[in-house]
Amino acid sequence: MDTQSVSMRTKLESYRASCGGNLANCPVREVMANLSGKWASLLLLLLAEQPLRFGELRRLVPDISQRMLTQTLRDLQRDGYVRREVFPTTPPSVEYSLTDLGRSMFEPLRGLLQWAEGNHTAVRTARTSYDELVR
Amino acid sequence: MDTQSVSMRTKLESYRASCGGNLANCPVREVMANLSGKWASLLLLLLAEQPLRFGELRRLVPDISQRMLTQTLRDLQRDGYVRREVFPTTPPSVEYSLTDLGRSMFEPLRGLLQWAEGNHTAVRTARTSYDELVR
DNA sequence: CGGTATCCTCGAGGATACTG
DNA sequence: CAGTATCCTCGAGGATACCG
Repeated sequence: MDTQSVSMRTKLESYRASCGGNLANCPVREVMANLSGKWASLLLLLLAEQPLRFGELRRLVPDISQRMLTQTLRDLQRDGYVRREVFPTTPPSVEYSLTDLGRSMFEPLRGLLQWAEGNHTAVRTARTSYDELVR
Repeated sequence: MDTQSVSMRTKLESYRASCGGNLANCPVREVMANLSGKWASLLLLLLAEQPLRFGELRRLVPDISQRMLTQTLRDLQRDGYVRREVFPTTPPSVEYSLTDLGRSMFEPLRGLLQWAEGNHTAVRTARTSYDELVR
């Protein structure tokens, strides 16, 4: 076994250790669950760019329902990624922005999004070639 | 605007450009969708450690149903992340392993998983403190 | 061993209407 | 403007049984 596979194994065993030996009921899975929704990563991406108001987010993501925008933002706020600030204007305006925790988490998430941005054609290609084989 | 925010804005505008101007129907979202399932990232994590057979994965992830294991593996294979090899033993054995594309994608994904591993307590804390406020 | 096939549940997510 | 409240749909995911 070379040094590379040793270091990889080490990392993963530490991850498995954090799951209490078995992978069911793992805290990492709990965290990932809330980032795995249809809208979470997209909203985080936009908020990483700049703070945005509710209506601005709505316009930027035209196909999100008002209900899911509210709910996803609330979940992100609950997990500590997003801060919600109400300004007593008339009518009231509400601004959403990333917290420090959110910014910290978005760093690796951005890496994944950038991979997706750079490699989605390869994925598409694999997908169609697989579909042709199975037909 | 300092140089940092300039570089950030640049990256994000390139992402938005890859979505054809609007964020609906975005290829990045399409890629992310398949990584966002309940089991995908966990299986990728295990396969990044070493190739594994169907039954081994089942034992490692005790709470996955046979149906979802089959289906998630097929989806990952379809997107080009996972290779499936059948060995003509009796009874037949099937080994799953990461492709080059899968390994490439798992690099940033590992970053996110490691963040989750290192910060799940902070998330938990945020969650309970939020729940106490709302009650 | 490594799957399909079937049936079922439940919750994510959508549509629409209403409100402080 | 920024939400709730309601109702509804649909598909992810589970349980069980069968199969090459």
